[in-house]
Amino acid sequence: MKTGSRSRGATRKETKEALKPAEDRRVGKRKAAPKVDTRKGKKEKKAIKDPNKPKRPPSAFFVFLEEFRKTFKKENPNVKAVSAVGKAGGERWKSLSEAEKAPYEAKAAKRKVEYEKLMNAYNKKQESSADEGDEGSEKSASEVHDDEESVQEEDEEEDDDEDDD
DNA sequence: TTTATGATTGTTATA
DNA sequence: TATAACAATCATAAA
Repeated sequence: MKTGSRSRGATRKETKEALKPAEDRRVGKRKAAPKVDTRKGKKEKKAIKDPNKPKRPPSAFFVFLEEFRKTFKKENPNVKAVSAVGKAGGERWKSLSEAEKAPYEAKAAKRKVEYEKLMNAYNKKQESSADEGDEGSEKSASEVHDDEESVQEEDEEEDDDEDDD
């Protein structure tokens, strides 16, 4: 199978994914030759500058992957390679119809809303933090009043009537 | 011991 | 507009 299906940096729209050299699949290299230093804080592994910064919401594909991983691991308990699940998940994802991906996209959309909310609180924190300059100043934390835990599934209704493929 | 890597696609963000 | 980076995962390899 073609491993280098598509690199997230080449408008994976429908660009010929076939002409993707192996070097293009440096997907995992999020820290390899960073062009711009604006978002240097890739993972809070080394450069933990903003531990409070909310991570980007999982895409519909990632939401699907979370569930797919469980199934995949269940049927393939011997396979522990992340790449295996990724490949299988990728093929499976494309195999799904829009109606099938609908619930995943809906979930992803919800995640995005929460992400924006977290970003809002995060931005506020940045302002207050910038003033004090001390990371220990959480006095304004109460002002933010961002209850992430409050963000629970309030509605789970899904119209399964849409079954047109 | 600790951190990066690999592989998938989607989404976000910046230049 | 377009490209680059990052989101989860987990065993393994390397420093």
